[in-house]
Amino acid sequence: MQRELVHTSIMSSKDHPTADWIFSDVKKEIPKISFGTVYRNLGQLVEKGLIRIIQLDGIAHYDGNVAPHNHFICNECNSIYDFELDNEDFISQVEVKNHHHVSGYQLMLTGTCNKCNIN
Amino acid sequence: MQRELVHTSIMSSKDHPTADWIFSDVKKEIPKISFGTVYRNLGQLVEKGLIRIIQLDGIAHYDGNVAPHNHFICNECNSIYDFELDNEDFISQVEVKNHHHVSGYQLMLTGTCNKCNIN
DNA sequence: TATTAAATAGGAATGATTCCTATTTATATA
DNA sequence: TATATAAATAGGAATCATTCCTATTTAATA
Ligand SMILES: [Mn+2]
Ligand SMILES: [Mn+2]
Ligand SMILES: [Zn+2]
Ligand SMILES: [Zn+2]
Repeated sequence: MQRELVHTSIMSSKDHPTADWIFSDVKKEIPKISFGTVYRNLGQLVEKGLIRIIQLDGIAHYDGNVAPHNHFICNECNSIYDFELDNEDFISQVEVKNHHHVSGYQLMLTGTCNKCNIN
Repeated sequence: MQRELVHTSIMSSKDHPTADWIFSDVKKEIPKISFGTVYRNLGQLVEKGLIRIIQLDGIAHYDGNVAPHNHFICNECNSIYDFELDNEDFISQVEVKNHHHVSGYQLMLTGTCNKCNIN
């Protein structure tokens, strides 16, 4: 069952890896794994809610942290950082003002990360 | 200069169109326009800051509204709605707590839009 | 008008992702 | 255990949005 390995690969990376990265990583353990298998298992893990997918510039990154949280992308090193917000009252703002029903959200901040702005 | 037409197509659509939609739309005026031309001009318009690009599920949508605003995507009809927030204090929250420098953000809410939830 | 630069059409190339299929492996059942 | 059934897999072909390339056309400039 290589789905386990795909899953643990994501969990251990702690870094929102791409399918390509995961493929290379799992390949170390199982040299004859194929891309088809990686993508199929990624899809199943997403379905089961064990991981979530983050589209970024048209390529998919995977996140083992399924708890609601947000992402900060550094313009310089392209790292993806997690962060959380104290309040999520912007949701109720939108529900009240626009009359949409909000079931989820994705907030992506960009800028310069704390590693890169030590100039 | 077909860049004008590509631009006005986006502006008139008011609906965050894809490259494919824009291609079809401009084709009505200039039947022999090519995809290469559409993409090249879209890239130039983005560079000039006249439009902005919104990646959604791996395909690019274009937005003629370059003023900072956010997007709500309906899970049912897949429409993309604009909305604005009163305060953007979540930016300072992140700057204070995570010590990143924020230069931009993209908030995407999903749910059921006010058209679709009239049940 | 002659030169140079920008724009274009058309299609090939790319790259991530999905799809397909024959084969292998696990699971259930008699 | 032997057999039937279902799930998983490798490998590669197909897809599809986007980018790249090139010869040709059009605009701008001296
Ligand atoms: Mn994350
Ligand atoms: Mn918009
Ligand atoms: Zn950085
Ligand atoms: Zn809707």
